[in-house]
Amino acid sequence: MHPKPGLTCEWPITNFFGMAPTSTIRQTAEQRREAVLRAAMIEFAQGGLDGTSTQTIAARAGISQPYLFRLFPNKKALFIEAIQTANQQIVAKFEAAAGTTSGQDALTAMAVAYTELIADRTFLLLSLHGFASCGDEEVRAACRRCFRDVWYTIERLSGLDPDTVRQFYATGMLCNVITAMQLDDVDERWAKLARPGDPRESKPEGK
Amino acid sequence: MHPKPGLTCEWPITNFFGMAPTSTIRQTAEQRREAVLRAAMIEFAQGGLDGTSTQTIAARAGISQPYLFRLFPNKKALFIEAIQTANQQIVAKFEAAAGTTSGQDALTAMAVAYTELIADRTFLLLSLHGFASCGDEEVRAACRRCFRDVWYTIERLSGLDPDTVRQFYATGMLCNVITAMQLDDVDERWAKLARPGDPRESKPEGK
DNA sequence: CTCAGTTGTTAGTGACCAATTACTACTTAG
DNA sequence: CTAAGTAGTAATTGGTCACTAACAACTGAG
Repeated sequence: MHPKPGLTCEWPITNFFGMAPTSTIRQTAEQRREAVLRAAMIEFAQGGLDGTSTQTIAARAGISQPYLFRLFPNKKALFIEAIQTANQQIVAKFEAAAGTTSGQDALTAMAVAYTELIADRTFLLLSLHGFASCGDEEVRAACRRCFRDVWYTIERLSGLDPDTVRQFYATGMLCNVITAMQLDDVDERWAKLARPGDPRESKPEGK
Repeated sequence: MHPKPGLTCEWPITNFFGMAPTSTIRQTAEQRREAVLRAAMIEFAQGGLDGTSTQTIAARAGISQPYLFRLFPNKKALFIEAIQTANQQIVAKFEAAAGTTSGQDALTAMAVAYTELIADRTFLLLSLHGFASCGDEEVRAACRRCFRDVWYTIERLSGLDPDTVRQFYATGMLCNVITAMQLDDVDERWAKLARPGDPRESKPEGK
């Protein structure tokens, strides 16, 4: 059942519960927490909050399902931490990409960074599932914080006006759904047109 | 339990199963189907595919949960039909709004129509949940069809170039997440800036 | 009136799932 | 060596959920 062998040892020594003993390889709770968080990001990105079981996440992280609840208070808290972590990485990537540039140059650099994020899919799908689960109050609050942080990051790094920032953000949201629908696998006219072109050869304003 | 009384009658006549007899008010299966579809659109818009139970939908539609499965083969099929129906209504609203106009006028008319759709929330959230559930193959196929139909509708009605259509669509996606996060309840600078202004007083290109 | 078709229900099934309990195995400080 | 603390698991629990089975009430044609 466990997808990550080598963690539980093979010899079937039976103890009180008749269970196989754990391997001698132990990690700190902090290491496990990070492993669970990584696993959660991948799994939640695919199935969302309600469509992903804690068992699935625990299995990917290589721990038992109950231990997950020692590391995180509940499933929703893990979900929220996952989307926040993903968001922080997006912000960090934007800052690294923009560097010391500003204005349209910074915007283009961030657009390039975003297309690199798309390659992973995890980040975009995760934020999409965050928005979709905004029916929940705590998730909604977290999504608002994430949105705000990204907004101010774009604004601060580029120094451009709200209309431009909004348009940039909107394009990002379009990228989200294009990624979700896997439109790069669709070889039809509308699908190709919907995908934004390479940001490095785009025109700043209008045609 | 049933939120819609009046459908089951009160007198406790016990039959074979000890069940209360049904009311004399009967509807055609087609009427029930439409009621279920309406209920499904509302509930799925809030909770999404995995976050909504068939019991919840059936209760809103005023029928028993098992009867739902006589009207629809399974939950996913109902979900797909819900998002497709919502999409058709969006397309229809665009066509009605554009009327005989074209170009930027048509685009503005559709933008106004879209802001009216936002008032309901159901349509936007439903399409958002559709995208979020694109991990499923059938849902993904349905979302692609919906996206394509809307794309071609915008293109056909406006007659404008792909870049403009894409930007229009992207703004729509931004509206989706703004709606999901209920940003109109947030009285902060970033939240106000993120919301697109009234489309009737917008500038076609650039500043 | 009768019977076939339609509308609708209650009851149940098997699977799954988040979270808890109760325990075991390992590690380290004194 | 020992005791306290930490890492980890198996078993269970109470609940929900999608879907099925079995059955009954209503309706309309002949």
